Amino acid sequence: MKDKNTAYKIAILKALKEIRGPAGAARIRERLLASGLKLQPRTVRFYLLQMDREGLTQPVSRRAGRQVTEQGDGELQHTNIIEKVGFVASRIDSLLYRMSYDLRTTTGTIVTNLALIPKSFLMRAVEDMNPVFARRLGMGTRLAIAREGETFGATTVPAEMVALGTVCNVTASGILLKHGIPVTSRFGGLMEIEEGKPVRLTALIEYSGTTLDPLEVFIRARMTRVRDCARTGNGVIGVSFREVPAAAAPEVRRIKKEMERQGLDGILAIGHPNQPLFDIPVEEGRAGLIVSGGLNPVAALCEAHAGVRFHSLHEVEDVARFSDFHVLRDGLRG
Amino acid sequence: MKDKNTAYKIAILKALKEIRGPAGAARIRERLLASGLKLQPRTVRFYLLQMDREGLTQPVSRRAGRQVTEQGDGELQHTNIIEKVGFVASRIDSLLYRMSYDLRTTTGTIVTNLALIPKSFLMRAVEDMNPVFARRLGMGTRLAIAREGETFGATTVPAEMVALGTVCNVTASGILLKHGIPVTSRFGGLMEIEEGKPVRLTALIEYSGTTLDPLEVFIRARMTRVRDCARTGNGVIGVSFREVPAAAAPEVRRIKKEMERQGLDGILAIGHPNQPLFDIPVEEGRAGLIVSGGLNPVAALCEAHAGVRFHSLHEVEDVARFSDFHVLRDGLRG
DNA sequence: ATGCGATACGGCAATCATGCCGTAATGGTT
DNA sequence: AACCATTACGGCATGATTGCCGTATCGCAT
Repeated sequence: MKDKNTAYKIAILKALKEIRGPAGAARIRERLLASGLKLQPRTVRFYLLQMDREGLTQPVSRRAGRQVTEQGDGELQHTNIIEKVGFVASRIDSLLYRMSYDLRTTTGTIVTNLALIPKSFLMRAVEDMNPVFARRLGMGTRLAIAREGETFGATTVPAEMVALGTVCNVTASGILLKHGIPVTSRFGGLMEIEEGKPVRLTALIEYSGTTLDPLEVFIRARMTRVRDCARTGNGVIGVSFREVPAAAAPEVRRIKKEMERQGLDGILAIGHPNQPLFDIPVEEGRAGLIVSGGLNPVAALCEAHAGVRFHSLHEVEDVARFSDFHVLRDGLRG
Repeated sequence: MKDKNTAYKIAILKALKEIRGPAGAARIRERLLASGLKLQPRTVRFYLLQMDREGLTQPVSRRAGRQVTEQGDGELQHTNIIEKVGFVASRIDSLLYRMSYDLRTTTGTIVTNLALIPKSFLMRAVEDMNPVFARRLGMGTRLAIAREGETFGATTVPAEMVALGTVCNVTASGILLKHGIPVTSRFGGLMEIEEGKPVRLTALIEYSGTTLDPLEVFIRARMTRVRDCARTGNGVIGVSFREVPAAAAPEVRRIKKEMERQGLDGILAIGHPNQPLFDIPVEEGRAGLIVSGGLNPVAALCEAHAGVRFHSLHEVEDVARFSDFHVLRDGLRG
């Protein structure tokens, strides 16, 4: 390993490893796309061939493609250290690959956001979030509650506080990925809603160019109007803009329906192949996708009250920790 | 004009036009770099040659390089319409090229930020900003005040309000540009300050990937601690991360001194060629540059009081509208 | 006016990226 | 068991980009 195209090789090696198990150039290519690297399948094969010769990868079978050799694994260990971390895009990637939820078995782990509120405030908070869930402005209709002393993700709930876990919208990408649809996360943004319908994007921040989650920033900057939106149908909510391969659009529509049946609604809009979606142009051969922010219920809390602590892209957590919001609410009131 | 390299040609044509007057591939290349396009000088010449043949550009003299022909100009008019605006990077670019301030004559226009406050609040605001200017945490030590009914940039000051104009840090890039040093604006960020010295960047948002000015967002999200920093020397201020050609670093140092003499300090740190600056790696052959946020004085106001309206990258404005802050302050108190 | 240093240019060739296409496995169907 | 559809592979060729290098101008100092 010496010159500049090494960067590509490393990226391909990494992608291949993340897929776990053998894969061909096409799949690797999609995976790379998701982290912002645009290479043609032929180009991927070109480098794979070189790496075969260097002993970093090896063919498994003509049909299945290649896998990473032990040596390639070692090379990765060695190189990864240099990686400039910190940007949200890589955090999304990492969480995406760690979640395991499967729509068919309805079990596994999902990606979560976390909010911390004083425990005395729990009932109020639930009432505040109720219209948001009722209007389906968040990612799904589920919520997890962790009491003081319990742990949720990487956090132990402090005394006198309650943790609210919401489903992060990265979960939507993860579910699609489990169905073989690679999703590229592009922007976090604010979507203006009129009469319950999304009308336009009013702000955008690219995931690959920020170290702060855009949604989190929008909420802190008080730029959302989720409460209004939940009450009147007009407001501004946080969303995420993504892309899927154009050919996968029909399947995305199918999966969207199934997700909704499982209380995991969140896909707000699906664009047409190569067509801009809400004025955002997409890459060649892809279609846009708008997903609601998993933090929207928390945004509603922040709009109404000061001192709500939260952060998004928190951790992966077993889906069993989550209950249907309305059931939970009835339970708390009962 | 037909295929895909058209995009390059257009970009080169545009760069050449923005330089106004004839230029060679090297200068064009730097200009392109500033808008995120990385082409080697040879490549630029390659396309220039094609455009010569198409009649879009023409050589002026062997020494001076080429210029845009009338036909090329027409082509630009025609094509520019498609440009997808909205991202901060292009707004920065546009303001950069519209400002005209010249360090030697100390006249011309500079890029401004604008804040609106109730006029009854003016004296308080001036006192709040005083320590910020005293510690040189902003961009320069100048301020403009516009009373109700007056106009400042594109804004007419509403009744009962006062407008405060601060020098936007894009001005620093503009000044360097006038000296032939092309500056690439990369990130807006938050810089932690300890004992008056910058220690680390705690957040970054790339200009090319956001439709909101990062600094503006940080202030609204209450993530700055400019007041603390002004009073104790420890805090968090807004900054901008840029890059200049490595070879220009010494001249930047010289210009920095001259800027300070003219009450336009703002350059916080200059990196070494090809070396990361505060852990941010730079492009090959470039050096990093940290410039303080022109909005920092305004941030101090926002930290102390609610209801300050402001926005950055406002407009270009004649430098004569600005006075030295301390003189202004004495005048108001006297 | 003569020479020096800087800058610009474009021919030529090497390198990189990728389109085209024929071939090889593999799983599933009939 | 024969066949089909799918997926992967790599040789070959083309187009895009860029490095190398010799040459042409121009401004300025001597």
